[in-house]
Amino acid sequence: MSAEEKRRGRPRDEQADGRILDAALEVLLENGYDRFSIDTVAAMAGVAKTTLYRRWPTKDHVIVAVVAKMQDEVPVVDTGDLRADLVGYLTEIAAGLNRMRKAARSKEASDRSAGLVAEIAAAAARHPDIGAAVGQLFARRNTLPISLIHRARERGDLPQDVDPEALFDQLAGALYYRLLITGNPIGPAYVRTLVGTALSGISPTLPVKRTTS
Amino acid sequence: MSAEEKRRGRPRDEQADGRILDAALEVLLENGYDRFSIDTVAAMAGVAKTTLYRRWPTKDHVIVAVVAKMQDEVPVVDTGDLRADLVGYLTEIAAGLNRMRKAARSKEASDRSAGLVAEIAAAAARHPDIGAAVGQLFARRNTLPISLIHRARERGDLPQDVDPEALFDQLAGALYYRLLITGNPIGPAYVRTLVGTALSGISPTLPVKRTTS
Amino acid sequence: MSAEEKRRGRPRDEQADGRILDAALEVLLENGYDRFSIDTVAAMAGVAKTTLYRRWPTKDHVIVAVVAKMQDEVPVVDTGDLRADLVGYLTEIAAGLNRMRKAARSKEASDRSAGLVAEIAAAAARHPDIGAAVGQLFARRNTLPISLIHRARERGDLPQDVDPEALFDQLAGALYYRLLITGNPIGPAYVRTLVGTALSGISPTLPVKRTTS
Amino acid sequence: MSAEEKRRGRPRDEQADGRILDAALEVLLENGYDRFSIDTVAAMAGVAKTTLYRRWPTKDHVIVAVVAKMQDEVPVVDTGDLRADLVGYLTEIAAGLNRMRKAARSKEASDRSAGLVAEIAAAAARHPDIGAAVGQLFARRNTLPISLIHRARERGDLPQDVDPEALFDQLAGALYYRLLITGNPIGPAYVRTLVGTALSGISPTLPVKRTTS
DNA sequence: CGATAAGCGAGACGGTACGTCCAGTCTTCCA
DNA sequence: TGGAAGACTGGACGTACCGTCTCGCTTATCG
Repeated sequence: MSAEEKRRGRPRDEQADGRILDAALEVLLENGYDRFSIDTVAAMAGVAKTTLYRRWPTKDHVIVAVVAKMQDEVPVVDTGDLRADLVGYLTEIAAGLNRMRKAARSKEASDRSAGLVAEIAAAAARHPDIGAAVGQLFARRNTLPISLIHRARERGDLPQDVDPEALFDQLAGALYYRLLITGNPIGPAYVRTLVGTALSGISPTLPVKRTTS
Repeated sequence: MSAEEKRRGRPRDEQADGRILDAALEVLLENGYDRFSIDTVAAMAGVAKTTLYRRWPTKDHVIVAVVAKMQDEVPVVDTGDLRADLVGYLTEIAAGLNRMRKAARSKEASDRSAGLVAEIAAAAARHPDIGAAVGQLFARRNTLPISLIHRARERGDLPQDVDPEALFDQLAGALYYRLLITGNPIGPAYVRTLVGTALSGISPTLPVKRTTS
Repeated sequence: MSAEEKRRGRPRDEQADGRILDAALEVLLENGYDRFSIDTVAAMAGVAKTTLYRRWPTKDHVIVAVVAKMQDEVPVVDTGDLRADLVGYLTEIAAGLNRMRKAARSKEASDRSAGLVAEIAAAAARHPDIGAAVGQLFARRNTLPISLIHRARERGDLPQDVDPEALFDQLAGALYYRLLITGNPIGPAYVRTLVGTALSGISPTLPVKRTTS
Repeated sequence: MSAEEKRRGRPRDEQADGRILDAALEVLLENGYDRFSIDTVAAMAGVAKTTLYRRWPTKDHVIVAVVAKMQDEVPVVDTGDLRADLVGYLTEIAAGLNRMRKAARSKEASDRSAGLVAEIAAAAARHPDIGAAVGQLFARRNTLPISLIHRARERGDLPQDVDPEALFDQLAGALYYRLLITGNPIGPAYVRTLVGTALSGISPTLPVKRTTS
């Protein structure tokens, strides 16, 4: 009845997981995705390759695990000012992405690239399970901001024909599009422009305006 | 005056380029990105590996070349109905992306993934020159639809505070975001919702509607 | 006390060595030194190239290993008749060398050449370790015949100012010189002449002669 | 009628031969046999590869040509003292060989090796024509010292059962044997021991001769 | 307490591709 | 016809990883 089956044999070294992921993260930050090899990670973690493969079936899985752990919670605040809240949230995201760029290749290509994200996407493409995991990861992550938009619409700050999820896709997507595809920078100015454009004419610029109307 | 430098030595076999890219495309469609090997391509093209490497320094470069060639022109029509035009354009893009999914891994992962696009992004991250090339490729490709938005704004169909490029990023980005990150489908319904949300309240739904009201 | 180190990790497949060297020998005899490729050998031995390279760091090392294994023991008999014993020993050596000629290139150049021996010498020149190994190999091989000469001198059959090692160098060297440099044949007649010249006036031709005088 | 056919078209650049061989020699001395590539030589000689191949059909042929040119004449003096004359001659040869060791690999292996000689031998084994050429080269080179021995025998300084050619093979062979096979050094001391052993008991040491006469 | 089971470190193994190197040949234009 | 330049075929090289395997050893629970 209990979900806890009695395990026989030597129990897994629980610390190993941590050491492996730590080492993997370090290698990732140091060497970038290429030059990231399982052998290196295992050696650096002081762990046998078998131990590593017992936990994650594939190099790709390890990477995704690292990134998932690295995913810091992005705080969502609901001040009632949708515009400001979105700018704040997206700014955090952009900062996170720009931080990841560093992981790509230390010096050379760090600027024009987002190696890790791309590799994650590629991994998601290669392995259905990773795809599902990544999908859920982002679904969870996006729940809060999407509900933020939901509430704004219910509040009447957005027209009814606005689809909250689609709106969020637009905002987040624009960032990723620039990161992965066009390589254009995603600085604070761009984030403001982006939100401004997305909410143009459908959301009050300032709470002041509301009182005016 | 002539930009033509005096060529010395045996000229390159210009047909080879074509044969190589054709072979590469075939391998890509057949086997997907993994299982895409330079040796195979060279053999299939009836070309020595050195010949291939004389033209493209890296497997990644070959792939990008293939995809660049594969990039069919997406037609942009300006009927004056921005909403309809954008829906049309994005539908084509979505179709193209869905077509690429097939290239990922034939059977296994074709559905949940956009391997090729992700790999291109990864390649762009790995090699600065590829990053630049991809960036330019998309910049060129996006010129027309962006200017479409520009004209709509000049026509007064869009508020002045709309940034055409940002608006385009939102639309295209949403598609790529779903393709690469969340894995959500990008069907015709989604495209309509997307454009509807993006233009909500800032663009007339149809010229007809205006006369009706 | 025990020379046996603790072995860790998966032990080497000891049979692999044999299979590799067998395959290598076969390729060598079949195709000669050129057209001897590591890939072929590995494939023929049913072994991954990495396995092969784990044991021998270089194509040259593999070849030397093959030849070393191929080195059949040349028997040395000490009948008390130095002249006859040397003729016998050198005849065996000459036969062995002539056998190796075959390994050079089957048809074309087999006759005029001792490809393999030359390649070994070249390999010894390229890699210091191979040089050392070959040196030791021959040192070991030559111990017996040299001590044969030693004993003859102690017996009084040779003057004291004869250096056994130098004498051996002369005899063996003459064979290799003809094989490698001048290309002159080394048949039984030559061997007799050679020993005759080397021992001329310093060693009794036949035990009969001694009784005569 | 005349053996001189009228040549048509552009005459060969006669200086090219020299420049090529000079460059080849330099590369050989600088880089050793490995790292000696036709492309390098051609580039260094300021000559097209075609030009080079019009003169020598093979890399091996070029090398042999270089060495043949490098072969300085070794003077043979006949003072009537065979022992001294042979020591002198062999000393020169040994010096030449030791000089060649340098050509092998600058620093690393120069000491323990005679790359060039071995490569020549290998080349002779690979190409029958090179074999013949090398054979003749050495035959010519060895004529004088062999006739030196001949004269000594006619003079009565050597027994009749000494084969001059075989005796020479012994002496020269010993040097090459050490150079190529055992790797033992061939210094002046060895040369004296060698000649002493070869002539032991069959040739007067010289002071003896004086008293006899 | 010994048997059984699993985890672990170490490292060999099969397999696959990579990108490089070089020999020799071929093609073009120029002298 | 020769030469310079350089592209081309063909073949091998040695390397790098991945993911699996095989040892001997350690650590747990079960009977």
